[in-house]
Amino acid sequence: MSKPAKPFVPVAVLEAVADYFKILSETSRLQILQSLRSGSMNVMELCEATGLGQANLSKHLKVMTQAGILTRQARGTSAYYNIADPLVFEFCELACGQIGDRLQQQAKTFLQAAPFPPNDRTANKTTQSQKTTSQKTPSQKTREKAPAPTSHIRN
Amino acid sequence: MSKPAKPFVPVAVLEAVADYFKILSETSRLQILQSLRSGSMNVMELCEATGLGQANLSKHLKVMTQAGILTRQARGTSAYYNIADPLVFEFCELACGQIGDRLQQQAKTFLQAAPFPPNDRTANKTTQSQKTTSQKTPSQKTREKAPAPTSHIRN
DNA sequence: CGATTAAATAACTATATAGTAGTTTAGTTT
DNA sequence: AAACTAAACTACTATATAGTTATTTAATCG
Repeated sequence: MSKPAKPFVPVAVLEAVADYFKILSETSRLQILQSLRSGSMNVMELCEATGLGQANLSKHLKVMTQAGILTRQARGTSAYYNIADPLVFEFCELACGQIGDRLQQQAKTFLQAAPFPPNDRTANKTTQSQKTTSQKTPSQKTREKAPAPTSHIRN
Repeated sequence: MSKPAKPFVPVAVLEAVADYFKILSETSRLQILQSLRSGSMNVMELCEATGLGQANLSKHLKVMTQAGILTRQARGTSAYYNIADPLVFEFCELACGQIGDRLQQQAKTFLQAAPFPPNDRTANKTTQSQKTTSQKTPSQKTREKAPAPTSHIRN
């Protein structure tokens, strides 16, 4: 393999970006962020909210604080953590939207490929869940309201 | 540790979001995305552009394709890959901006904590890099134009 | 100062995965 | 059909790190 062509952006920058996303690529950390969304919490409170162990929490909190995503404030024997980088919620919201869109597309693909005609399947489902005698209109409404994953920024 | 409080968002959703960020949390993958930004490329071309090995590339490309971020099109013996999810560039741009802001803040912290007065240090640096006789105006300009990492979406 | 509690840290294990070398598969040409 | 090349896949290693147990540190109170 020859040397890479001149990169558009220094690899060091890409590394920093990758590091940023790495921090967000853990469910536990997203749970922490979700819990802190509504306001400052200490470690014990975060333990209860997330179900994570204290030592594990401390570890994650340290990483996130050093990365500048959280701030820490010691008060007595407690340490309170707060969101320092609200951009993370925007990231999660965008990602949720994208994943939802993709699931919708996949659902559509499966419905079209199903051995039953889409209308038969959809109507069957709609009739059960909505208990309406109308088969055409509800089936269209159900399609439009296909559930995208709700963003975790909403309490 | 007691059971977690009712989460705001199902853990399954957070897991999907974490998976999405995990894909972006690798420098190699960001290099691939950067290369594909300007248009479709086959694997050999991506090898040259990124300096990554062919087998490694294939692996990453498969993951990203299955995740819906890339599309693959076989043409003859070649496989061409294309960006399917342009949102990734928005993510990277936002992350770059955030990292840049943070670096600026850190720089400011260091400059204020330095044993030398900030103006003396900045003026010294500016004189060397810009070779102007003016010491006040350039120093302020340099401050305002402190380099944020450029986003990799710009060619 | 000793006791208590919250939080951080150290040491360890299990798991995931990037990267590599080797091999197989797929498509094309002669 | 054989030869060639691009790309995918397999098997392996090295590395990073989440999660856990145990311990230490920090703050407070009696």
